[in-house]
Amino acid sequence: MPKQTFLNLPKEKHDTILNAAIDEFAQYGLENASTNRIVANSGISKGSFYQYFEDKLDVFKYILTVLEHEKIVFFKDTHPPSRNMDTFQYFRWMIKTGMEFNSSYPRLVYAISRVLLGEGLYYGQMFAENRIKANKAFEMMIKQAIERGEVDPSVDVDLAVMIMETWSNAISTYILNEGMKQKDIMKWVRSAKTQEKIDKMLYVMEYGLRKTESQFVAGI
Amino acid sequence: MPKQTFLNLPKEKHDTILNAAIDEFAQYGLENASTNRIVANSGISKGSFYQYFEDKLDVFKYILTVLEHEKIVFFKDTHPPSRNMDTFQYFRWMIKTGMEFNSSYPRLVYAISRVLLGEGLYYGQMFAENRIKANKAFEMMIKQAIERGEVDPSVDVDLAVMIMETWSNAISTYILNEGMKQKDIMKWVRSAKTQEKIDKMLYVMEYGLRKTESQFVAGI
DNA sequence: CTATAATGTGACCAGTCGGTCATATGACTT
DNA sequence: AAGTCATATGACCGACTGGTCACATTATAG
Repeated sequence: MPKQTFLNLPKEKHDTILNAAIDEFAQYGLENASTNRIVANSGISKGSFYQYFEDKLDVFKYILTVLEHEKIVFFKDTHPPSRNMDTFQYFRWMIKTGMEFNSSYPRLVYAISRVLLGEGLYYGQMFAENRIKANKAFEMMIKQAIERGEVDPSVDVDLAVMIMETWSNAISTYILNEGMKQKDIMKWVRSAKTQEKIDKMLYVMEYGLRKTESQFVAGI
Repeated sequence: MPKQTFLNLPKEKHDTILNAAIDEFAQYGLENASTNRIVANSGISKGSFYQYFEDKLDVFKYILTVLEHEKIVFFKDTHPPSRNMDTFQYFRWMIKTGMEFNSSYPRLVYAISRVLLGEGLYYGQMFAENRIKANKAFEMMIKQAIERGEVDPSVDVDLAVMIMETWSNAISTYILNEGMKQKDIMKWVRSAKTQEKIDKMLYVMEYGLRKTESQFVAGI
């Protein structure tokens, strides 16, 4: 956390420094953010910076708490439209309120995302080619599936492609994160438990989370 | 692309260098990867490195093509179990073959993911706290929803939480990437088109991609 | 007005970075 | 043996890094 010295600063100076830091993180991420540049852009000296903060990680952590605080305030001020919503309606409200929040603080949110999502955001163009290729394949699959009557035609193609990509990435990331912890990743991937997990994920992609009439009937 | 000099190298040396680079990217990502360390760890001189490659981006691009090449070979050698699969079965096969591939080349895949997913992988612990808090909320929502008979009880709670998190992140990322391109992000977020897009995403989360009997009946 | 404490400053440190280049090596040709 | 040419080397460069510290400035108190 920042030292008291920083918190005592007049609001204007406080904000100038914080904004310079936010811009720096947004542009360079955490590791490559330069304290020298932050200092230069906020018009304070190097020494002051280290009087205010432990180091740049300290600054970033502070920015995180600012975000968290703003978010809590924002959600507290925004009441759900109705008291009697089911879970899906409530989730939808949460998502949409989150969107409103994000677009109210785009720079702040972007800076933090830049750190979390990392260089990928920047070098994204490099892989755009591969992504486009993969998505072309998905597109063909979906079109064919709609023709065959397998996929709900009210879902448009672009959206379906995005969904397949999302699932594909989510599963890859899951496998990577969990798998790297295992001694024998190959054995783990092939284990009944892991396979079952994947099956369930894909099942939800197919049929969704909601309990429907047909599930009662079919007894799935 | 690497210069011919590099491609002429005896396989052993070629692999040593590439492995050192893969390890470096896996540990430090793209921007913070150090050519000095790669050179030291692969036992070649600084000069040689620049005789082999333009720069470190060149190395990374080469590693990408290696991955792509290996993947193509892997998929070509793995035939689908059956010719008559529907789209969902085929997608499932693709995902599982992809998993097999990833666990066959974990270091290679991890290094590339480290670059794409970025520092977040490393500093992940910092945000673990926030994530856990958010997921606790999701967990309660899901449990309640199952009690109410809104969510399919055959989907277990952990999985449902992961799914909500995935959707939540996917939508945030989408809004962030698309939204930052707009002049007036607030206006864009509130536009009917954007809202409809989100509605459709959440609809699919609820009901899945597959066309079901009930959809025919309900005429959705 | 003086003394004390708090805050602000930037030259400076040791270290790392990506990248260059004059020189050395060694295999192959004449 | 002499000459040629691709390859290999590491000292060296300027730029930048995060971080320190002796000193300057300002605010507060007696």
